[in-house]
Amino acid sequence: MSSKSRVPTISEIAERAGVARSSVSRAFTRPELLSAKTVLRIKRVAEELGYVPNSSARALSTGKTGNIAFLVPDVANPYFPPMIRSAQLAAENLDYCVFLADFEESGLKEEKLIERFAGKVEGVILISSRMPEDRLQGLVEKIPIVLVNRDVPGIPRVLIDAGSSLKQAVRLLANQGHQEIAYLSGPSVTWTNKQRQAAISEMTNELGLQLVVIPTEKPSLESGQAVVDKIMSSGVTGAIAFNDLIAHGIMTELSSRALGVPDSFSIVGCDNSISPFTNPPLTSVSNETTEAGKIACEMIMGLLGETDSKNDQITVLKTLLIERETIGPPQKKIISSPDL
Amino acid sequence: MSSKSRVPTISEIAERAGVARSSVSRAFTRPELLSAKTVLRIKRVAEELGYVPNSSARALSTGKTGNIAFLVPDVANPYFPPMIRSAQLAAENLDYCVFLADFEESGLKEEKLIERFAGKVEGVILISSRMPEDRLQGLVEKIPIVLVNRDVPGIPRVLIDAGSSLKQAVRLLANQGHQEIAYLSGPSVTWTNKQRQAAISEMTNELGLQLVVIPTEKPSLESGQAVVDKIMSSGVTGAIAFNDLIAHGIMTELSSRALGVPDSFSIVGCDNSISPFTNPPLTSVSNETTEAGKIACEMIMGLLGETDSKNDQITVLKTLLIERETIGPPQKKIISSPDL
DNA sequence: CCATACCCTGCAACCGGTTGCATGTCAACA
DNA sequence: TGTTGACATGCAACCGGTTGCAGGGTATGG
Repeated sequence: MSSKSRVPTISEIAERAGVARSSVSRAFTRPELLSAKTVLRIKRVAEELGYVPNSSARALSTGKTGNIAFLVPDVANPYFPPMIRSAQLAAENLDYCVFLADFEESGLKEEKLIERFAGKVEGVILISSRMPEDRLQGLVEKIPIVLVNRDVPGIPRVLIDAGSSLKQAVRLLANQGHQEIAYLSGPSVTWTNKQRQAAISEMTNELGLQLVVIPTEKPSLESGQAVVDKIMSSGVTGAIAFNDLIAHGIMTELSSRALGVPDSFSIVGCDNSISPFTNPPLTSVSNETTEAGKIACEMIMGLLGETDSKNDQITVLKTLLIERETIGPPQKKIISSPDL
Repeated sequence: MSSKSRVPTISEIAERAGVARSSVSRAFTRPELLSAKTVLRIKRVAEELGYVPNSSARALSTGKTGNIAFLVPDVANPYFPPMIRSAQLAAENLDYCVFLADFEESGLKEEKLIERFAGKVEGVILISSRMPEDRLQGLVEKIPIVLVNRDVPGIPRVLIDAGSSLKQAVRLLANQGHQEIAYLSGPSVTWTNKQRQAAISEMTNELGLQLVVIPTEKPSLESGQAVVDKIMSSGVTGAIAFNDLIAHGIMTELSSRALGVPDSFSIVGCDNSISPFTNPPLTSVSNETTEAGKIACEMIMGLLGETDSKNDQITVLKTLLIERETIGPPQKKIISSPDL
């Protein structure tokens, strides 16, 4: 219905400007091959007629779509948006457009999405991929892939290493006198969770603390709330959560039971996503998700030959423990004497 | 370097299957035109060779890219992700892929992005557009557009009407005895802000309250914190913020000055984005952003003839005031007696 | 003044599908 | 048995750019 004034093609521009189609094409892609005068004339005509190059046609003949795909497990998780944003910005600077898709924490859906995007993009950035390693290995033969927070040999990847910060958090808890702490684990298949759990476990061993691992259903607020009973019955006096959402869910639930943080219970989050917002402000691990997104994008561009970065690269990003107000001495101390 | 096993084309499939290229094409797009036997054979060969139709080529000849663009002012604002997600899901169901871009609250950037996407998508969904009305009017001639939270005649749009809920919030504050309240306004050019401010203003007039409008720099936590001085010096006893982020920034800052909410100050947020997370939980206006995203997507599909929905439609979504714990009686009452 | 080279531009094939039209085949019906 | 038509498939043009190659024009040097 709406008129949708058809955009002109190079042929029409060519005719109006009295040149060959190829000259019009070159005026836009390789103007240095034409005389300045001709370029100017063509561009004037093009402007006048509202010419916009048809990107499908261009993609067809060049084989380059100028698109990449960015797949995340859950767009609504506040951990991801900053990463999405920085990646998109970086892509934009190189004139790339980015498809975004949410694979809903499912490796199967992830794979389906990749398949759907396969013909439309030049490369894919996978965040916290849930796909089995062998599938990833197979995929990488077909299309350039960059992983974030997933460690698969042979595939370029950027890893956010929260390990040292989490160890520091354990130490902090220990210093306050905690003897038994819990780790509220995240999605079990993810590299992120494995890595975080391993770091915490290592440190509790080293310091002689008891560690109880309590799984959560999803890295969400609700799952945090739902797991409080288990925490209470486990007898721990403090906990480190897979992410801020879970940590905050716990805080909320504790608060509704009239249990204060950190007076009754100490808690540490991870990701620094909503931790500045909570009350009291949640001690959490800040990770450079913004940087990660940017780097992932640069890596993909490297693979596509857009930039000169090296290929089978692995970048590890450091994190920082941000101490706020959710760690205190344990409510019921068993052995150690308090530090102050 | 990486082998990137080239995908076969219809020509190769055709040759191997002993049919014409057109038959291969039809086997995938209009199989009912071929005998079942032929279709089967072609599909077998295609499968075998790992054929994937080249979407650029397809887009070129059909004129349909199977893509839409989704533009938001700020991906990292927690208001948008749920909307992004639902829109993307809806698009996916109709085999569309969605580009996401962040125009950073800038109408200029917004326009540039649309231009860039123009050739790659069949339609654009604009969230809280900052573009001047006449530019939008011009644009809509070139490409199907659907607006969310922007009211431009002639362009299909979905509006989230927080008006009645905000009026209810004003009434609530009045009932508690507040005489002077502030509205912390959002981006002044947005429909959302105008509409919210108008509703509040109307109601304060009706109830005979004093309304002070205090602008904020951005709808962010930081801007909320920054504006507390102005609030204090304005003498109001309660405030309604353009969104939860601003409201929470204020709460944080008040808290750091040892001023409790709602004891010292009453506050209402909007969007219900982070309000369940705050402490105390923020009274806020819930709006169906998820629904909005889905509807916007359906509208675009309607414009593209994918579904049978009507065109120049306008959908208004209702909101709900969610009363939590940030409204109380004013600290220093001037006239009215408290209700209880 | 002629030869050489360079610069600019055009020609035409090609990218990989889609689709209107023509052709051929075979069954059904008179 | 001849005619009609439905069905299946092939042919070839087309979508709108890109690009290798060739050719014409002009400037430059001998």
